[in-house]
Amino acid sequence: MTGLRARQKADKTDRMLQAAARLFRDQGYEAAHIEDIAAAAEVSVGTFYNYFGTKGDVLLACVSMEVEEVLAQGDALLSRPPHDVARALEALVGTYYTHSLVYLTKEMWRTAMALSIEAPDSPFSSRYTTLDGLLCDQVCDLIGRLQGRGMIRPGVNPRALGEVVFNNLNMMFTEFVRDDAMTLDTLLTSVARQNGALADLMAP
Amino acid sequence: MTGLRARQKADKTDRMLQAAARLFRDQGYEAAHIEDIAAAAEVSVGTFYNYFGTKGDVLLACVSMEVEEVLAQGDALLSRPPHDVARALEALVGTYYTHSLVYLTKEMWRTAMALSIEAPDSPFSSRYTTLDGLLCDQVCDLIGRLQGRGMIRPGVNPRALGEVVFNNLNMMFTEFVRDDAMTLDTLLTSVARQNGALADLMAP
DNA sequence: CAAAATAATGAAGTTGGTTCATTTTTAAAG
DNA sequence: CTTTAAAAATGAACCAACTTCATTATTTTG
Repeated sequence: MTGLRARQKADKTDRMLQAAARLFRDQGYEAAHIEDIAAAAEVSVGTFYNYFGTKGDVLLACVSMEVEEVLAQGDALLSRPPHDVARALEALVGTYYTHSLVYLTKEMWRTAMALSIEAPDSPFSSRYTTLDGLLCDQVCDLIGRLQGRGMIRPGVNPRALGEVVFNNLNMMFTEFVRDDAMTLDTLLTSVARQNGALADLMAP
Repeated sequence: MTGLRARQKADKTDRMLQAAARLFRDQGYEAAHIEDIAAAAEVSVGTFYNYFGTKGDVLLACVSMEVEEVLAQGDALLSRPPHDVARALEALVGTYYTHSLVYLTKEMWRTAMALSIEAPDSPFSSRYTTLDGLLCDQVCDLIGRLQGRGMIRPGVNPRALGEVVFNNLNMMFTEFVRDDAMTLDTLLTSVARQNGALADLMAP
């Protein structure tokens, strides 16, 4: 059985994370003050800083949760992808985009992206980069598998193409979160068109 | 002949822009205080704010100058592109990347990118988005011309492929500026590999 | 039970971008 | 040339929320 301290620690971490996620979502990142988050989690401001080094670190924790679920969903799809290149890509991309907005708002994504670009050497950024890398690997993996099933020409380099597909969907997602008026449907349609063009080229 | 005021105004704008560019480059964006920039340009802090709404706006002005030159260089290349898809893309991308670092440092790019993501509705961001759009159009244009010369299959959609190529090179540039240790050569090699894979697929 | 280690607290500090009431300069009018 | 009005320049003061850290409280250990 875990000690009292360990349990209290886990409990507090969870309370702060939940409170931060809720306040970030409801009031926006800027408007959600550390004081509010700490109060909602029933801890002091000082305690908050004993657990999270900066305000940005809680946001990263939120992003990490989200992306880890996205990765799991992607893995589930990888084992039985649709038997059509365009549809397979569409399914994976749809999974990514849809599940990226469960806990996070566009504004939270924007803030996280801005923080990760501004301070590339922070732990925040490193984690962010790692997660992006895993997503990219997953896309490459999918293309490799489709090729293994004969759905893609043998001459195609799965890694190079996977990187291109991932970078494109990543950039399109960035455009999406930058534009509050843009709907998920518009995003999906645009990327489907782009991936459709690539799928045509990759077909045997 | 222009009036006294107009000349003084243009002169001051130029001095402030040059001072900002130099200080951003030499000391970094954060360390270059408005007070320093104003002093170097021999104007008061208040005057600075009469010309530029925020510190970020001067940075945008620097970015705009840079990107406009990049666009011009790209245009020059568009009129006589190499007679090989991979080489044509490589030439355009090389132009973009090389000329993007004439006035701006990686840190300045990071800051500009972060600002444009954080506040997508600001004039800063709008301008940034417009410039990105023009670069994207240029890539699409190149692919269309290559197709017109029979160097690319007629079935290929130049717009869709152009967007993918641009988004990829944009994302790769973002990775480049995020990593201070990454050299321009490494970036060029990586993108050449990706574009090479695409070029193979697009060939007739 | 005593002593050491670990964790919680919250009031005070900090900082440089930004504002704006005032002064100065230029342009226009008579 | 004088007066009046408009435009531009000035810089001291403001500001606000993130973060720190000396102190207090709690848990663990011997």
